[in-house]
Amino acid sequence: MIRKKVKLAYITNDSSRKATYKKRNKGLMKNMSELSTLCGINTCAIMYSPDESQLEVWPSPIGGQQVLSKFRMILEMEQRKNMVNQESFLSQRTVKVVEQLKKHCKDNQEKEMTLVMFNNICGKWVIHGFNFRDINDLNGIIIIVLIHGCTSTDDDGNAQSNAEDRYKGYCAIGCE
Amino acid sequence: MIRKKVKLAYITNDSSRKATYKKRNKGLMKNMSELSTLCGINTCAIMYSPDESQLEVWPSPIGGQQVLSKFRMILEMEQRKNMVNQESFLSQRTVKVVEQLKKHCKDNQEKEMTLVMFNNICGKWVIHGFNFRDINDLNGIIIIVLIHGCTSTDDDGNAQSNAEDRYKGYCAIGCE
DNA sequence: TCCGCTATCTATAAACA
DNA sequence: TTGTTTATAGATAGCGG
Repeated sequence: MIRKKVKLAYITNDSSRKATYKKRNKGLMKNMSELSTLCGINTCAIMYSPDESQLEVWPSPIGGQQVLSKFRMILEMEQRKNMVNQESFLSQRTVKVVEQLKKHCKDNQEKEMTLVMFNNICGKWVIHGFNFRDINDLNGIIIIVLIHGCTSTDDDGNAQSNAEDRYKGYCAIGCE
Repeated sequence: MIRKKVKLAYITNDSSRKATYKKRNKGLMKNMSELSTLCGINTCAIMYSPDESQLEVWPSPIGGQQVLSKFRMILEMEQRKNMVNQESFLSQRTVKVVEQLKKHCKDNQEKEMTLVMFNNICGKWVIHGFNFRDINDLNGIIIIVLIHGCTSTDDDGNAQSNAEDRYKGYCAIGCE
């Protein structure tokens, strides 16, 4: 039996594409699992298949989630030092929201908290390249905030004065 | 030449483990790439290797980032409806921070913004199982906020009254 | 460390039940 | 559709340079 070499192109036939997806997906998960075991690393795969119409997350598969299922993304990360400033990256409306939040802060502690939270929105890393399939479901901006040292409140639950230092773990993700 | 079957266990020898990592990683990326092409899906891999001491993101590799490189995670997602409430999942200190933020909001618009931002922190989805390797660099909580419809401010940059509706895309990630 | 090499093992395309 | 088989393409462990 002679089997011709696989042509690396989108499989137009629905059933064979799905079959291929299942087979290769299984193989991929196995490979990731083995890589984890052999090399002592953690791996995580995220894939979106229009056919399955749900987002798959490995190692922990999730159920069909209506919002996330429409979420299709290409992740691209780069160091923050490559970004000139917040305005050069975030959309004008994002800046507006941030400015608005600043304006709303009158109280010192509010100011501290909010400024720390949102001024540093571009704190260390910027991840861009998010691509939403259904802009009606998930448009706008994604902000990922890594709150570093969130225990740093005093016994009354008030923020301590050196919060800036403790919140330097921030991370922001923006998308257009 | 007889080659014995690979034992599926952590490779203790440093150089051979690294070699294996490189080879298998390459193969994995190729497989993901082919799966993308053949089945018309988007894939994204995140892996952390202690040896490389940097987080790798495919398809867009990132440079050695000091914070994220120490970040090692296992992702587990589940639908929010499986979570009883915020308190059952988020740590006490998270709740404290959220409460604190609420307390700090006196102004109505502040209240609106902040409540919408943080009250709904467990809005739709909860992702847990994050595992930080270096707790000194990245401990605490991760909150991912999907700001849905962030254009919804009036011409003066003030939040409109029905902000709750427009911010329902929130997503929170918490970890202990 | 980073190539090549290649014997061997694994994944999987195609066909059929 | 799902499962099984089988030939082949492809991946890779171990080694040498």
